[in-house]
Amino acid sequence: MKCEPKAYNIDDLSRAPDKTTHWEGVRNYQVRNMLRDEIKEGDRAFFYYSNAKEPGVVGIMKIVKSGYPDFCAWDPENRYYDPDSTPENPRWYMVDVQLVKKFDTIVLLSALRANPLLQNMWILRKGNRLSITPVTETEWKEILYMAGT
DNA sequence: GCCAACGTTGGC
DNA sequence: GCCAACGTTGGC
Repeated sequence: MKCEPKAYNIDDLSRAPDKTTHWEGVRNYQVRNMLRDEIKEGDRAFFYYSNAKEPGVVGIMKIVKSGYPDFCAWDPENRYYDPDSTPENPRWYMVDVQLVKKFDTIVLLSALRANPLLQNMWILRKGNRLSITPVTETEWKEILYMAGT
């Protein structure tokens, strides 16, 4: 799950009550569908820094609440406001995530790219712009290994 | 800051 | 339904 560290970083999550936060603001239909239909409570996810000086994986989160309507879309003051989404007919969804572990060191994007075992990883594919992408079990384990955990 | 890649918008 | 124009993402 991508996030720009300038907007919200893993230490912010670490300081959050219960180390838990809403993963709000997804405004892409493909990712919306994942949040609404596929991602389940108990699932694990990597916290990935995008658009950062040093992009890469910085830790592990778990989904503690599966997809429900993104209420930020209903608040005109919110940066993610979307007048076409209503409580009766919500357009956007979010999940709640909890920090499981912050890695001792970031696993850099350049390291992901350099690892042959990860060559087919979704997030590394050319032109990929989805803010949430699937990770296979093999990839998951390899990244844990790279993180030294 | 640049720019490739992709999604969305809106005229026709 | 097509497609040009525009906006966004995100690595570099």
